[in-house]
Amino acid sequence: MRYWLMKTEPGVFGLADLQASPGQTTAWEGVRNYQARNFMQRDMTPGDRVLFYHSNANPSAVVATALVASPAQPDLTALDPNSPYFDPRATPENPRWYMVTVKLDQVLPRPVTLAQMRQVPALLGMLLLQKGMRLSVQPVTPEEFQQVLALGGL
DNA sequence: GCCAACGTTGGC
DNA sequence: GCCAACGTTGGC
Repeated sequence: MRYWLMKTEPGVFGLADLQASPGQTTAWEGVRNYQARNFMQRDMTPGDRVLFYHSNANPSAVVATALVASPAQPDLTALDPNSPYFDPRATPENPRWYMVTVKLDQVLPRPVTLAQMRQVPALLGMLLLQKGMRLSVQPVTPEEFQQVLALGGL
């Protein structure tokens, strides 16, 4: 089993939206970065655990955990001209972009903010905390995952 | 709203 | 294949 962190902007799709989704499950559509796509397509397996992170938020924070609920499938929003995630280079034969499905696991009793994580020596190696890091799907170590949970009251 | 850092595009 | 220009991300 692997551990991940997935970013989302609460103004676009936040924890409240995930909670309101059928089965508290959502397709992680709209990722248009190759590295993030490759993590989902190659490395994610159902059952993997996810830190659900609010970016561009006040404050930015890990707010919940989630589970990978399905293997990667083509992200068909890339084929839809009316979608904000439309990519004219995607075709049914080569859909180009992939997504997994994510299911809410536990809401953290206390959100773990970015500022808070920066103060924890054991977390300084997290990709999230590296300068210029904008990858929206990124691996975390089991130790980092556990540490964030502890900070969040789980 | 600003802007640093990054990824992608496209001219050459 | 280089690299300048551009668009995006995301913290502050």
